[in-house]
Amino acid sequence: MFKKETEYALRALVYIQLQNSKERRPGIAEIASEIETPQSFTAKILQRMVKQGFVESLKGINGGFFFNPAKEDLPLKKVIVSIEGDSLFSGCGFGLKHCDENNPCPLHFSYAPIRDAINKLVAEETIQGLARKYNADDKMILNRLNLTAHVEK
Amino acid sequence: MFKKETEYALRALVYIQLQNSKERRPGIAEIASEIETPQSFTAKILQRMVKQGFVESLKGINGGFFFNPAKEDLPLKKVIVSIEGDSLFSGCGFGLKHCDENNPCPLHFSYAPIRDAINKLVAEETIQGLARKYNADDKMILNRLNLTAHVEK
DNA sequence: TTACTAAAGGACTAAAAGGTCTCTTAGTGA
DNA sequence: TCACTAAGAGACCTTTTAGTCCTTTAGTAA
Repeated sequence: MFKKETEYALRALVYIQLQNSKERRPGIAEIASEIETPQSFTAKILQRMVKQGFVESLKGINGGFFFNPAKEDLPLKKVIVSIEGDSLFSGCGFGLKHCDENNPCPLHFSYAPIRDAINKLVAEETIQGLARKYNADDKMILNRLNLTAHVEK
Repeated sequence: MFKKETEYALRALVYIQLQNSKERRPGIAEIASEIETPQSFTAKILQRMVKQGFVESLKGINGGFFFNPAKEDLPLKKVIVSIEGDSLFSGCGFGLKHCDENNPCPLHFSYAPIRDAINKLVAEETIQGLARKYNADDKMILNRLNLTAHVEK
């Protein structure tokens, strides 16, 4: 459904928020190892997230990535659109041409509610919201996002 | 949402069925030009569709592509899965790991109904069904699938 | 003020998707 | 049976996505 880059970005950001809520600022090495993604690629992706202003970073010892708590929660959609563009949310899901509300293709009215549901989900759900859901059940963290460190071993 | 290959396959097959219903067997050149796809690539894709047994072909003069009317209608899902695999219908839409009904990730229960809706749509809708919808309004054909030949000009 | 740490930047490589080209195979009709 | 037509096959090229590696920049702390 999404590119690897998008997937890794979402997982990394949720991990960062999760650690922030424990007063930690994780670095690239830790993030990549915990969410099981290639380290250099993850570094590049997080660089982009910082440039977009979605997350912040500090260099040097005790550096790492963190969310500015003064900012609003970050909707998944912002991350997704910054990487993939909004074709998933605007175009016809079946790639037919000249398809919109006024000139619908035969699949349009069947697909529109699906697209709207996807849109609603990613527009309303946030990185911080997902992190809270993980926090609600710490064991869930272990099994779902491969976040195995700092808990058991 | 889908690969170009899938998109072109669906468009080509609908066009073939549409012409079949007019007692015609379109060839590659016509198909590619009508649905506005690259000709060689479309040829390769249709070759694969024939190999899969989804559609049939005849060489030589008066050759072209056609559906065996004795066969059951072809669900979009069969075409999609043959090209993309079933990751869209089975995996977690957000690429999180170890996510299933028993071990849901925090997005699972929000995404599951969306995935099910996509699944239902492509499992129930068929190439022949879409062609019938196009036939129901010939002008729609012109505007939606770029099928401009054999009608006006 | 140097040594260390960690992110930023950018050039590079690998793999997959998207697409082209040319030759071969198989039907059809004079 | 030859000329023509149209699909099949496969090698090849291009672009995008995925990923690596190495150097630079910027903080921190002795």
